[in-house]
Amino acid sequence: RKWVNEDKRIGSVPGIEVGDKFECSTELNVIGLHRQFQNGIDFMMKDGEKLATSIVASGRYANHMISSEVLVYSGQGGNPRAGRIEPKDQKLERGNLALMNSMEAGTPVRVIRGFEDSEASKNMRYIYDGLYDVDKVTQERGEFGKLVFKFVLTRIPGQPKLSI
Amino acid sequence: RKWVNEDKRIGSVPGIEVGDKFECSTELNVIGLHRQFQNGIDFMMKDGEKLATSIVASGRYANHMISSEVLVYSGQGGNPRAGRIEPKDQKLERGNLALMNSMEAGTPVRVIRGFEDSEASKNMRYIYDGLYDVDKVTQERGEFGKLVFKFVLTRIPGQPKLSI
DNA sequence: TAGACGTAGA
DNA sequence: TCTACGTCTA
Repeated sequence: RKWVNEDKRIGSVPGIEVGDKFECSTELNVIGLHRQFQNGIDFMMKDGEKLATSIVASGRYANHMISSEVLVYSGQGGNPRAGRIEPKDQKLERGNLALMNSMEAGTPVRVIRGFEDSEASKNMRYIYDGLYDVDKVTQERGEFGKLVFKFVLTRIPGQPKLSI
Repeated sequence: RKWVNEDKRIGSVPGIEVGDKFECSTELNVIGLHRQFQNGIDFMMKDGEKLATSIVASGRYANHMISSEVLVYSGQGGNPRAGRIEPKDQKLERGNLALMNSMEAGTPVRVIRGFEDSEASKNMRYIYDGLYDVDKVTQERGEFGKLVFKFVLTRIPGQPKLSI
């Protein structure tokens, strides 16, 4: 379903404030915060190269907030889905490449955090955390012994504090 | 996301008429026409056995309208998704079992047809076709050489004609 | 926990 | 065509 035909953009989305909450991932799509359906990393083409626009950290993978300002985000690809696919090394392509380029270009990335909606409801909801810089990328062996990218993102200062 | 807490039911859904159209599969879920997300066969437990409530015929598999009154619907299971899973024989379980039970019990099944929304838009939309009886079940070798159930459903007379 | 006739975007 | 940190129900 085509919702809106707005151009993708880097940085804040007009009308969306830090702390805004969303009931489901479709809302993120409609509003333009994150224009991917089941893809944690959204990106756009800028002057012929991929640049990340937003990421969704649902906590499903080995991502975690080091502090309220630092997020470690695992790259995409190679994950067995529903125990089916053989785990594989992640490659520097698609979203991973986009985040790498964002680091080099110094462009900010919107971070949306997913959280489970209270006790055992299992409903994933989302909250807009704000803009982050990609500060560091490492590659390491993940839980399946395959190479995984770890992107270290730091929250850009001067944004409202996030309270869930 | 929990939408409505209405009981599942067999037969017509109040307020929904033959020919009603829906923009996406989520609408089918909300309205209660088809309470499954990515599952072509919806069913309920009735006196300890599964009974089919609705099916979605999106045309993705080897289903086809023999006439405007007869639908051949392929069972579920065993299909390779995105070329990943090995094809397997379909088993008489879940939705397949439910349809088999519906045939024996003589209970009607709601049929929703999916269609592509005009030229090359690739948006799947849905239309409520009405109530069908499950008249026959056969098992045959499908395109991958594995066993596939074929359910023959006949439109219950007396319903408005469907015009798309 | 694993299933499934979904989706949008590259 | 293929991927993807989804999402539902049983």
